[in-house]
Amino acid sequence: MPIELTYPDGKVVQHPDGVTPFEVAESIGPRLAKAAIAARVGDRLLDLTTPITESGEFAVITLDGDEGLHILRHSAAHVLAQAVLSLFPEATFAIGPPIEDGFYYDFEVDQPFTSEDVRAIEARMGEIIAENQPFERVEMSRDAALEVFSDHKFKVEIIENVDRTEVSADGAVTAYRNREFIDLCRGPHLPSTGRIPAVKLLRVAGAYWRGDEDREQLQRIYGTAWPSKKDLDAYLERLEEAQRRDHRRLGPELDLYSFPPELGSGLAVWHPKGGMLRKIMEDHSRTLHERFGFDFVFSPHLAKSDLWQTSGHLDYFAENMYAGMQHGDDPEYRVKPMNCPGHVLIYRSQGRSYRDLPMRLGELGGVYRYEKSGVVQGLLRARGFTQDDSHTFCTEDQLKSELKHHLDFVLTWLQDFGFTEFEADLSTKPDKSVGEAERWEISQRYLAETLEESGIPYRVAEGEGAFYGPKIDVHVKDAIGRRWQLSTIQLDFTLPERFELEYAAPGNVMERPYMIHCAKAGSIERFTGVLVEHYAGAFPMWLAPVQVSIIPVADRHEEYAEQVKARLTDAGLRAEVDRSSETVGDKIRLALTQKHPAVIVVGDDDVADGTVGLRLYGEESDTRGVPLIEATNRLVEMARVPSE
RNA sequence: GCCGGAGUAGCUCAGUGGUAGAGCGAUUCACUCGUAAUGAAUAGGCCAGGGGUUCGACUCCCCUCUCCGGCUCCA
Repeated sequence: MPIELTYPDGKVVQHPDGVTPFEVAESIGPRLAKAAIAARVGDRLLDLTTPITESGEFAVITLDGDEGLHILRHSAAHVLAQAVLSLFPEATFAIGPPIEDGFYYDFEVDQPFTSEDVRAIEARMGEIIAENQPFERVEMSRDAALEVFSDHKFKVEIIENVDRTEVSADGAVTAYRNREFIDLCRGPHLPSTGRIPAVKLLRVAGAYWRGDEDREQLQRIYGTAWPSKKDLDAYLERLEEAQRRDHRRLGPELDLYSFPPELGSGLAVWHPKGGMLRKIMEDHSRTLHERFGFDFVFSPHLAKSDLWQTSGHLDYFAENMYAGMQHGDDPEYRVKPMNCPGHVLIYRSQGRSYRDLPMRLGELGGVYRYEKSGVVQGLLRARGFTQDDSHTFCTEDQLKSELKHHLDFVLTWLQDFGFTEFEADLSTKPDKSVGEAERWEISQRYLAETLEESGIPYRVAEGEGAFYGPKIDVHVKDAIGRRWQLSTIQLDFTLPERFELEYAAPGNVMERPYMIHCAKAGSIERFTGVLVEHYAGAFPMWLAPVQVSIIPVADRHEEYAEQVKARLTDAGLRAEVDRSSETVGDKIRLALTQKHPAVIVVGDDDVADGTVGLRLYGEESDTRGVPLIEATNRLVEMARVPSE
């Protein structure tokens, strides 16, 4: 019986049963057949040599495109494992999937791989690729597979867990063989190893088997593979660009902040320029909170341990809270890891009526969390940080509009800082959680509706919610395409219960309010780190700690330079005069490396005419003889906050 | 916390079981200059910290701290 394939152009063609994708591709065109690495019929991905047995939409897969890259990288992972097993015969191999931008493979070995080992492995991979070994699909019974992989305990474990692994549903196991190497795999693969155009190993790292820290720790080798050498080079260049933007490097370089080891891991000091940047951000945070109807509150850095017991944090996060402290006969105190309980107590300080709601409380709250030593990462993951935190108490009727209000707030905040592309996660009930399932359901539905109506693309992150409620996390895309999780909007029906919060509803019945936790930046520290990397340190005018650098050509122009500075300062700009005895060229260079948005040079002509030479960051040269008033107005205009 | 790598001047990095090095930066002096580096001189080091091995340790071994790449975790 012939099979019918619908081609991408809509044409329906009948082929004899058992035709291979390669033959079909060839019938479309020899060129396409040459580029083809696999095919898709309906939802099924097929090797070029696997007979097609069902009708459906037929598409040829080439190296470019997500499916092609996926197959390329999966094949590269096999070659990696093959190379490792040939050089280290005693190694046991675990799994090796494709990942974003590359692939990895995990191994158990007696000795961790050294960088020389990795070089040797990469060279061996080159040989395997040069030999152009064909990949062959092998089907076998479970028992046969257990026999073939008996030396590899992780493979055995995979085969024994038939349902959720690379094993087909009917009990047969598929594997791919090339030369002496065979690996469990669902496929498809490239036709042969020689079809891998560009591959490179990147690093070795430890990783737990099945991601479980109670299981074996394996050696993971990361690599990357691309359709061409050019693509590979572009990717490596992207990695270097990310490194150049690293906030841990740019921060100290731009004199924003530093991490003195004497202070302790994960703790930063903010230098005057970083302090200014931070002040601007915090001022803007306050401005927006006020605009969106929040009241400001303050809560102390310490609270009795009992409070954290009541809130549930001690039950869920004791390991991440700093140890309790005791003084004399006083009860034990803890440093706060969160601001919520403080705000809850403010709510509870008097009887509340439905007329008081929604009650929105905001605080730039400093918190401390004991992060495990291995996870601290500059400002992105610190042990002491400041949340631009808020808690809104409202009725269930208000939830919908409040959630929208919060999302609007978050987006305004993010847009002000130059982010334009957003994605969201809707995180649902985790395994370790409190509260009735029904409440979770209702809350998740509200959050989903809010996201639907916003039009922001989102995915559901199953089980990723907070222990007290589901949440929306907003991710932004930065200037070089990386995604960062920043803002969070969390729905909470648990703390109100634990603290027995109430309000008098109409008719004087007591009701329990809902609570919305929201952080716009997340943490000021983390947000700063992301901003530094987003802008590569070249902040827009309104954020730049020094907006204008004024350079007198010679000593005799310093007085005029000071007048210019006074003028700019009066107009609300942040300017500084470079009085060093360097050449003009050197001072320009310094201003540019410090990424000041504007440079003003003043010389004889300017003193005589009341003008300045103005050069903006990113411009190749200056504009001479700009009247001071005009320059000032222009700079003031540039320094405006986007949403104001 | 786990697996690996690293720590030499403020920064970027050479160096070796036997007297600690460069460039940039800093300071001082001279230069007074129109858009990415003017010149000279000087200072700057418990070679991350603590133990050991050794006649002798920056170098070899052990512990601690801090950082980097991952894993796990992230209210």
